[in-house]
Amino acid sequence: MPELPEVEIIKRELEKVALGKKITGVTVHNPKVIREPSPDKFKKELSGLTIKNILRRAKLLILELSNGKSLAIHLKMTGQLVYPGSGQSTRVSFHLSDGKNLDFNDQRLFAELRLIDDWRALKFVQGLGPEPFDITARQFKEMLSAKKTKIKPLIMDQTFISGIGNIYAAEALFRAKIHPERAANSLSDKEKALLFKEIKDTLKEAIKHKGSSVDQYVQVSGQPGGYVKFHKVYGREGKPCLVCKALVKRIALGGRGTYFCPKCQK
DNA sequence: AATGGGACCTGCGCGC
DNA sequence: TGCGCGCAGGTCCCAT
Repeated sequence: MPELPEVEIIKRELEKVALGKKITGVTVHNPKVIREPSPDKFKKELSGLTIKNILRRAKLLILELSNGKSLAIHLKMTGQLVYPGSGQSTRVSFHLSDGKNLDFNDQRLFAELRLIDDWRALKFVQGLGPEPFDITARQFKEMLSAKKTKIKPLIMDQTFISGIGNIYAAEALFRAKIHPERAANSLSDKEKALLFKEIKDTLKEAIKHKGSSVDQYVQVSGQPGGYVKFHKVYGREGKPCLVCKALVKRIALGGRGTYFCPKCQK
């Protein structure tokens, strides 16, 4: 599922292949993914616009356009952007001025495309917590001290800190040796600092390896990301912990599958 | 305020 | 074999 690293990779690759190009036309294969305006207006308004800037905020991808509007894309779980288009489950094709298609694919139709005046004004964006790379360890510690929620759902809460999803929450907690059910304010200063470091390191490594292709995520080229083989706990239920050989456990936490080592993570 | 559940969806893997 | 079921999870929404 695309989390911060995967969306960041897509952003960087789109900068290489789509930035500065004109959208000459749009084909809507499934209007459900277009949340605003109406699919008809979406098509008409986008046609003829040039992609001026590409941004990421949390897990949201933003294409700024030559008329001042933005195309905001949230991939949710199974969204893909593929260029040149060739994927399956193509919901919207953007025809570019180079004669090729940038395809938006989404198997499960959860993703959301919005053509809007001001992406920063989106309610979702307004509610986002800070990017992990925009705060200091000190700030992170203070943020945690105010919370007694379980640590894993907390770091996945986009209004608390943004960009971390189920995979990287599990990986960062494992690396910091913190049990996912610990109350946030029960962490020592040392643990808080370590968790903050491991969150950032995990995200950085994932970016370096072009993301985790669990389920549907692929790079813009259609190639899978290479980070799954570095996962230490996610998806490894019943397998030996890579550090202590105890069997990795899976529990449900906040309705999400949560993988951890019962021996390493206290 | 915090927590839990359901809804949105599709496809896959499992058990019977 | 084929079917039904549970599960995958980002976000929103509602209930407690």
